Amino acid sequence: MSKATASRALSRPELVAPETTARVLAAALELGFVPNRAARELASGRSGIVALVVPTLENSFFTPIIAGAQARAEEAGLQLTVAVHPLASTDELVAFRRLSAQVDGFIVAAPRGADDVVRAASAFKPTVLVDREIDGLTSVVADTATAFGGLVSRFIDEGHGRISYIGGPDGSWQNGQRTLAVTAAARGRAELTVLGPYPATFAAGVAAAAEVVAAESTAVVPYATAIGLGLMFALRAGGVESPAITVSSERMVVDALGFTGVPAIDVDGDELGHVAMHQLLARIGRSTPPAAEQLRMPVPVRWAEPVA
Amino acid sequence: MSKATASRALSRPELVAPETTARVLAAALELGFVPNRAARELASGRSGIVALVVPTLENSFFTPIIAGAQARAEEAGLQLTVAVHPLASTDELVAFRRLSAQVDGFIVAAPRGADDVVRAASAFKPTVLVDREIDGLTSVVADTATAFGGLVSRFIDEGHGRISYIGGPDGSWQNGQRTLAVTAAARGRAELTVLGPYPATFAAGVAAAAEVVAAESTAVVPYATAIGLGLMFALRAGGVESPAITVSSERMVVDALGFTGVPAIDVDGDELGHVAMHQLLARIGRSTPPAAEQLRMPVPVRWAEPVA
DNA sequence: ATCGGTTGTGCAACCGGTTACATTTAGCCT
DNA sequence: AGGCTAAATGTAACCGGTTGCACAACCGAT
Repeated sequence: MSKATASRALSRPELVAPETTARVLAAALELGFVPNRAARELASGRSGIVALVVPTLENSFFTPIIAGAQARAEEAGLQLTVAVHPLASTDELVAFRRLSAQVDGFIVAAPRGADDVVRAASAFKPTVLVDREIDGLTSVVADTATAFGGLVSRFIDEGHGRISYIGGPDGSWQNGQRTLAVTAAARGRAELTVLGPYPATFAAGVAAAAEVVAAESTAVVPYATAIGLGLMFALRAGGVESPAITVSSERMVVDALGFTGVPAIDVDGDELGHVAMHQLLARIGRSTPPAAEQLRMPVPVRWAEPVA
Repeated sequence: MSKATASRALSRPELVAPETTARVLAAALELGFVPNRAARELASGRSGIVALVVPTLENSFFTPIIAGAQARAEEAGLQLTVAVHPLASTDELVAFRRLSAQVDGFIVAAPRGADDVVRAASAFKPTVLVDREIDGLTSVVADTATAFGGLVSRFIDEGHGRISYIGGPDGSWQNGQRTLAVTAAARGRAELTVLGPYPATFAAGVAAAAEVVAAESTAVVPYATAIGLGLMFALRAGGVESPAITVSSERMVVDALGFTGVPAIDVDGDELGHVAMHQLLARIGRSTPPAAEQLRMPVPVRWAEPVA
């Protein structure tokens, strides 16, 4: 048997007689054969590696995304490599370009990268955006905006007339979406104060507390979990009670604080990564990749009785 | 000029005339040349990829390790791929074997994997262990045991006569070390109760609270941050005040709980990953790799006045 | 002027698969 | 039976670098 036949049996069995394929597989198993990825890549032009680009690893928002993407990649027999790049300036494109020569595609989480930088980066290889939408590019985002809007509506339904939204960092796509959503939800029904911009940190929440008190809001919607925690900590320390919500699913922390009555938004990062990888796989190696698609994953809200 | 010369100019410039090297570099820059990793690997046998194996991504203990290793790998021009494997059973060795054919080396974080499984896995390629020691293998660990022992001594110095250690999971190497250390520190000076085993979760801490109360301990040293948080939460809910410590550097959480007086242990995961990668780099591609080395990184303790 | 020793460069094989194309074999139709 | 098509396999070029070896150029020393 020629090595060509063996090669086909392993990578494209539909071209080979079933009986032959079986023999090849048996032999491969017996010899403990592991195909050499380098040789395969060199010949085929496909590396079998996909890169997941995150701006930082310090934010725990990204870890489940990585885990989800990694799981899906492994199913597909691909390797995942994690690259840390904020994608904030054009300078980073050179590193990106180098990386692009090594991988078959990208999943990019660039919550704050400039539109054109991200777009340029995505031109190298098939790319799927996570938690960020840009016209013409495929993306998978958690539809937190709708959830935020819903929270505001709900607060209003419960009688709150003065509500604060603690805004996230400038340039954050999600922050833009959420701001629009909460504004729309409050329009004509309640007085909404948009604070910020604030970074997504505990300290920012503490700092925002004074503004919240000054605004005399009875309900607060913060951009991020950490902000919410800092805010609640500061308010509680000041003896003030106020409903507030937290993003992401760090229930442990929220529960630990004793704020069991706080409505929280659950972003399923694992699924986000999973779906993003799925989308990417559909765009790798296809001669006619499917059209760009913008997916929005619904985000459940864990609502609870307001704090007594 | 032949491609051989160009190749040498790029990868081993000491073999080429400086002037020639300069010309090659200029040309490469102008043409935007990016070497093809696959071809290089195929010819040289080196892949330029190292794998970092973690048991899970859900535990935030590992993220800074990844970040540190990734940063160091990038400096060295290597790519890092993250693989999730508990390394608990021999079955996983087949996946490990496949992976080993694709990479130049491993950094393995296997806090609970069986000794022989980890040892077998490390036989494939140069390997550095993180936060785990096994005889004959190179490792980089945070010396939390010493820190734990120091905490117990300090508690004793402050007059505590009954101390509890809330043990971590069975099979955890670090838990073994810490148990030994706290036991040694207390011997003959105070009554130490070793509780557990408990998983490293918030719920476990809540569950352990009853045991702590029953033991009438005035000071508690929990295996992990999450346990400590759960414990403090439960004790506080029960109206009990007690010193306790937390592992890892999740200051935000600790501060948020208002336990600002709690001594805490700071494991610098970033440095752990950094050093581990450094060790690995020294063992890759060397014809005579340095002898196995077991590094212990000192762990600072943030001590504070006990809670009033 | 000759020779041994460096240093720098070229030649060509090679890494281990993939794949376009050629060839063989089998099956079916008129 | 002859011819045509489809299926299965073989042949060999090729992917893009690396590296052992041969060779040329230049050096100072004899």
